[in-house]
Amino acid sequence: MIRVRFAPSPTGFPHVGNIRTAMFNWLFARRHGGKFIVRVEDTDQNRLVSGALDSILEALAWLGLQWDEGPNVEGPYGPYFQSQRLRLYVSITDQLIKDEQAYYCYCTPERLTDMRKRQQTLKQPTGYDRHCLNLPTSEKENMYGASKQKVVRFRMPNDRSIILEDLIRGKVSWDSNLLDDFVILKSDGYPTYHLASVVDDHLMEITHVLRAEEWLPSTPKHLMIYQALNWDAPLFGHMPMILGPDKSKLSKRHGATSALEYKEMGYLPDTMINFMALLGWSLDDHTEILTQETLVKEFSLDRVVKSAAIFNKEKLDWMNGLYIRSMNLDDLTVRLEDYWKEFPNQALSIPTGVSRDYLLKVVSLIQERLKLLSEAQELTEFFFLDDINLEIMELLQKGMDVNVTLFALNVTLRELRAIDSFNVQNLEKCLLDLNSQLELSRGQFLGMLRMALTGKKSSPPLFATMEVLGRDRCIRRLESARSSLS
RNA sequence: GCCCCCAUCGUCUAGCGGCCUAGGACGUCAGCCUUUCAAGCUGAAGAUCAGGGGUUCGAAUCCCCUUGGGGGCACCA
Repeated sequence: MIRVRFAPSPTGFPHVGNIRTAMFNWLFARRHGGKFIVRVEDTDQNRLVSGALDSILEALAWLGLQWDEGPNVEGPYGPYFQSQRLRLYVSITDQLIKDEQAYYCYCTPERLTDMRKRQQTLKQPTGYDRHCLNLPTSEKENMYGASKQKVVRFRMPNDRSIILEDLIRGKVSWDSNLLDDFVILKSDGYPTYHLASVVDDHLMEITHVLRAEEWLPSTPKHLMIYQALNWDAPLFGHMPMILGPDKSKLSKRHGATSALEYKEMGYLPDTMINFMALLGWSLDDHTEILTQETLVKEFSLDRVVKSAAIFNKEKLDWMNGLYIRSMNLDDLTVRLEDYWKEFPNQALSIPTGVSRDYLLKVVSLIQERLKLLSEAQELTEFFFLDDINLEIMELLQKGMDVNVTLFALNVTLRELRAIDSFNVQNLEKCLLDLNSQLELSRGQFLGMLRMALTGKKSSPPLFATMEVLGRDRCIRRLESARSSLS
């Protein structure tokens, strides 16, 4: 049984890089009928951010990445919060100390900084100098008795070649002499990531650790802990990173980095899944559009690339437009309504009394023009407003003065009042006839009407727009345009 | 400074020794369609496969070096 985990630390928002890693884990689990576990790595009490865990879980839920064990989903390997597993880490640390594979260290932070500074200036590799390992026994007992602040360090064996067969990168190796005695248990009694993740991955019977490349350098430490404990290590795969346009680690200064910001901007979950999957993975040389089901069926680690990828927002936008266009009208309308409910600041205020039928018609007119759900507001406002804001200068088309415009408005009004059924076909016939009689180009005449009716230079096709707006509203707007001219 | 990883069009990528005078997608540009904006369709430009050495009958593909980029070196994860 394959068991993978996503191990977020509740210290911040759900970064898209982390969420993509979660998704790859999820895909891998689903692909092989395994379990996807969420484990909360809350061992840094100083950096806990309230609400962070909720938004991480919300991001997963938004994308449909359900977990089989974890917060709110009890399982046989819990608890799934590291802060509730302290006893485990302490007892394993004791065991390591007894076996002389770990030891107490009483060094002050000041001493450690000085040491590092000295190593830097001497151009030496930085790392702990084993000061406390080499303390005479009597002094150790003194220190211990004095109950000084202490941490526990892992005793890194010398002269070992540490080899990893990475699932994505192949063979990677390190020399243990270059690794120092790192801290495994902090002075507040909490474990560091290195200890906690190893202990939990083992106890939770994780089979594959798929994590970001930034973890690669600490993997030899983890491997050595497994060895010291005589445990089999899981398999590791280090995913390529996601970079900003300047090729540095994607961060806030590159714009949106939280998955939930993308939700608010109006991207669809399907888009995000599809797009993130293509950042570092591909099915073949031509398939770009992949549903979640296809991904689950086709995902494989050997098609994950090694090199980091730059987050290409233009392609994301294109893809979101594609997904929006592929939806059926009812689904899209419901999506928009839900979206507006959740993000009122992106919503247009739809007056009460607007019928569902009217809304559907409006949405059908903008569907293929929509890239983001958030754009709907700007695109459809004029359908719901009583009065539009009209720039008089914009009303006058190239080559049309006030008089010509007024005349055109007047005859149009006359025609519109007379038209028997106010629908696209009739409007088109009637207004195009009128257009040719007026000796104005289509661009001039229809451009003027578009401006008078919508207040915009561009809009959905004019006749369809007019049908939806309805005769009364059209007439009122043309009259209002007329009076603003005279 | 030390360690590790990576390297194909601007970007995401295909390629796993001969199908490559390097394929697809986004973006860009041009044309068509057209009442505007989109969408759609057609086409174009765009990569001496980072550079240099090998190995081989043959290298984008294997090896080495150089260069460049990234990541890591905490009582953070």
